[in-house]
Amino acid sequence: MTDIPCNQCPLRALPLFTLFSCWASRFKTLSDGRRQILNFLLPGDFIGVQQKMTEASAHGVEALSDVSLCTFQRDALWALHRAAPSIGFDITWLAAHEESLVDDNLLSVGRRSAEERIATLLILLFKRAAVVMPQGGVDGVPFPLTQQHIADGLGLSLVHTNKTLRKLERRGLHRIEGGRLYLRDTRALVRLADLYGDGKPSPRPLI
Amino acid sequence: MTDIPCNQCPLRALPLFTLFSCWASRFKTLSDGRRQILNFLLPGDFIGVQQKMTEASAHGVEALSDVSLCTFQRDALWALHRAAPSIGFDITWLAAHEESLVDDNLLSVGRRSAEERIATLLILLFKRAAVVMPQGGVDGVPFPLTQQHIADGLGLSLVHTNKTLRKLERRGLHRIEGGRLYLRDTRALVRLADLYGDGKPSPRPLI
DNA sequence: CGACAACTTGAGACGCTTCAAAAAGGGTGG
DNA sequence: CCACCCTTTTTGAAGCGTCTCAAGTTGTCG
Repeated sequence: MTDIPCNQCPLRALPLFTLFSCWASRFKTLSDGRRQILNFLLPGDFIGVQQKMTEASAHGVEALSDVSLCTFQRDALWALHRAAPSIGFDITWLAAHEESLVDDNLLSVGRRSAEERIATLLILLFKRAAVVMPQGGVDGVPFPLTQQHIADGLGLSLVHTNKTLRKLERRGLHRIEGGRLYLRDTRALVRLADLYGDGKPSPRPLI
Repeated sequence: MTDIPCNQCPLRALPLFTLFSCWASRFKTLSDGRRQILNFLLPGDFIGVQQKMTEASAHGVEALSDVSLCTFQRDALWALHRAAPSIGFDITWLAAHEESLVDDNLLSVGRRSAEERIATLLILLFKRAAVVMPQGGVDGVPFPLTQQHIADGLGLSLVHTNKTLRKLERRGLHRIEGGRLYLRDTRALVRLADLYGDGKPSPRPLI
């Protein structure tokens, strides 16, 4: 792991703050070892405002392999907001964006079956990973997650994750091989994930 | 429901942006009606940056009873960041805080049993509700949630929620009556929730 | 070639879900 | 004040999805 001072981070629209050379995950654990991955971070992603980071060791970030990243202090964050409001605005936006990832995952974990959760995760990760790929992922995208990561991300047991993964693979929906993920029947995956059909207006719309 | 222009919102350290006269919830639904409440909003809470609000009706906010609130546009948000960086900073902080609520809930839904989830929710909601109470909730706190709300918040079925709730109540851990929540054996509830014991440092600490 | 991590598979147990239906509240109009 | 309706709560019973336990296989790296 390499730690790069903020002022040296070279990247993208918002170079100052974050990024990896590889994947990582935010997670929480219970005292008996049960572990829940909150969301995955891909190269180029923003590490959320980790204010609660130090509060307890309950909340962590784990690298799935070597990463390089930038960290910043709360004070520095405030200074930045004052000095460069537009970047501060971007940070707010990015924080909100990260939350939306967690929101999506909570919907999965709370209300989708194992098959549906896995289909959802594969599609979403593929999409994110394909963005930085040359041809949009025609020959798959890099996929460094172990089945244990997937299980912890979806609130499933390792065993059941494996069986479900194999079932979908045997049905020809996807393939994971050599550290790469291939979607072979995107339509079926999307159908399983119910990614479009979201709906139902709020009974009492507020906004 | 009353809609108050932002510049008139009277409240707290950060009067401009949010708040209710009552409770509400953020949720998502699947096309077949399955519903997951992401987090609950209590009086005084901030409504997150609802950028994705309009993206699809998949994401909603429901009032549990009449509420009054402030809304703001994305542009207004940007203008605010520029004009008042300190408030912009607070917004970032609040957005991150709301995310931490969702994180906590995701840990519950993904890795806690039904009993543990309910214990966790009761304690956390009680704490939040007690803050604004005169005596810190010695005679309970207002509790407008139905069991369906609790079920949707915890990723459980209504039936199982009811049975678990009754089991805990019969064991003397809590009481819900007349729209109020009373914690009767906080210690036992905390033990169930594993709220302190969080632990386990990251295998590969990043920060 | 030995060691360790990741993956795979089978089998039994249990927690939670679904279905079904009744009881208890809460509000409204006659 | 009662009759009615609709929402919320409660309880029983059966089914199944997921978990745990157990062990074997495959892959990787030194």
